[in-house]
Amino acid sequence: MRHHRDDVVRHALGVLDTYGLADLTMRRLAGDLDVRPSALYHHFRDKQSLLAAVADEVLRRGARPVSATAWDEQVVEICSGLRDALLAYRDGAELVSTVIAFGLGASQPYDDLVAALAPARLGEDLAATAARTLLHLVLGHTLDEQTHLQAGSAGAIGDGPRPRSDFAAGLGLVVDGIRLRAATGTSDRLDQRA
Amino acid sequence: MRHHRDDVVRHALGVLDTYGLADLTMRRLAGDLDVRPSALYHHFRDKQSLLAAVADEVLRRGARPVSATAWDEQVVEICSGLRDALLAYRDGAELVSTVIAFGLGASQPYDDLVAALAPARLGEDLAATAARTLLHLVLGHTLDEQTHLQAGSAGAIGDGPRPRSDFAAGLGLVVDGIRLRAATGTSDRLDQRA
DNA sequence: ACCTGAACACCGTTCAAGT
DNA sequence: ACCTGAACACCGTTCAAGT
Repeated sequence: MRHHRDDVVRHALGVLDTYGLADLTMRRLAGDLDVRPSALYHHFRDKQSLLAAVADEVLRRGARPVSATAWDEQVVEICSGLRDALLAYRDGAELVSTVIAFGLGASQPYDDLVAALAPARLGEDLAATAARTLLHLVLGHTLDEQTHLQAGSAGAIGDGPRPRSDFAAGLGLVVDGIRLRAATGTSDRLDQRA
Repeated sequence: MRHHRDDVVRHALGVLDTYGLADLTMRRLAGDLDVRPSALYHHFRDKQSLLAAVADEVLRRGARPVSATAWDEQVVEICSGLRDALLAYRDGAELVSTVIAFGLGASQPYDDLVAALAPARLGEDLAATAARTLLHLVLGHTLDEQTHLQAGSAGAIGDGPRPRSDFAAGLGLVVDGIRLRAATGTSDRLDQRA
């Protein structure tokens, strides 16, 4: 049976969610599509490109319109939405982190954050720094959360059952730091406390 | 020739720095030690444990005493020191991030941060959140920096030559956010601006 | 455009046995 | 305590050739 690119991505997402990122191999995916492994290289240059496409699909499916009007509320919405998108698929955070780290795709959240931060008038450099800082927080936190949530597995050192969800608290910390530098304060409250 | 555990870790560090994390395989390391791969399993339960030991060694070698007295300056010192330690070995950030994500070892920086944050009297939960937020920032930022610094390689999307170093700026953002919640403000300045 | 067949050059891990 | 020999069950990728 013949497939095209989108079929492959859809099946890859299925394999990811069922078996995890470690078992999302070209050979297993090919088997799932009832095709020889080499056939996948007609659709993707290499495994990295395939993973980038899968990461983009995870983000696309998790995308939601931003409703808030104040820039700081928009930032919180984007970050929370990103976290939800990552948690929606097994190993979603690890996948997207990897793809971002290697610099292919998954750049939508960064662009969204830069756009949302524009009204804060931080200047180009600081806005980029703030966006990356937020991204690192969300990816790092969600990776932790997802790993220790799925696992409980190996003899992990020094991790009790992660406090419920300190996501909002950590995010509030960073947003407050940004707010202090904003030329236009759309909100004087220092909310998002734990 | 016979080795013990520390020899193996030392050689692994050499392989890491010379060939990178992707080429730090059990087989290559064994070859470097002039030993059969199976011999490594006398010293380490599996590859993850070996990587954890290597990560700990990277951190141990990069460790420096904290000189500052104010908690916020200590935090900046710890974070900067961690970044330096990660940058000292090829793929250091990726290695330590992986080991931390999987929950084995490399917990010293977290413990140091929690200890440094104690005088801020944030409460146990918020201190833990702040420490993790700082850790995510340092690991994420340094991973970006190291990847795009070493590479320039593949057809990366949307990454110009990362702005010089916005590490201090990003760190200042988070430290300010923490300072707003500190019961004991040891410093009223909002420094660390870009 | 999409796939097969066959190969190349690798992996991590186990386990009985040796010294 | 530290290692060998030999195997098991895998990997990603290339490339000529088929339809």
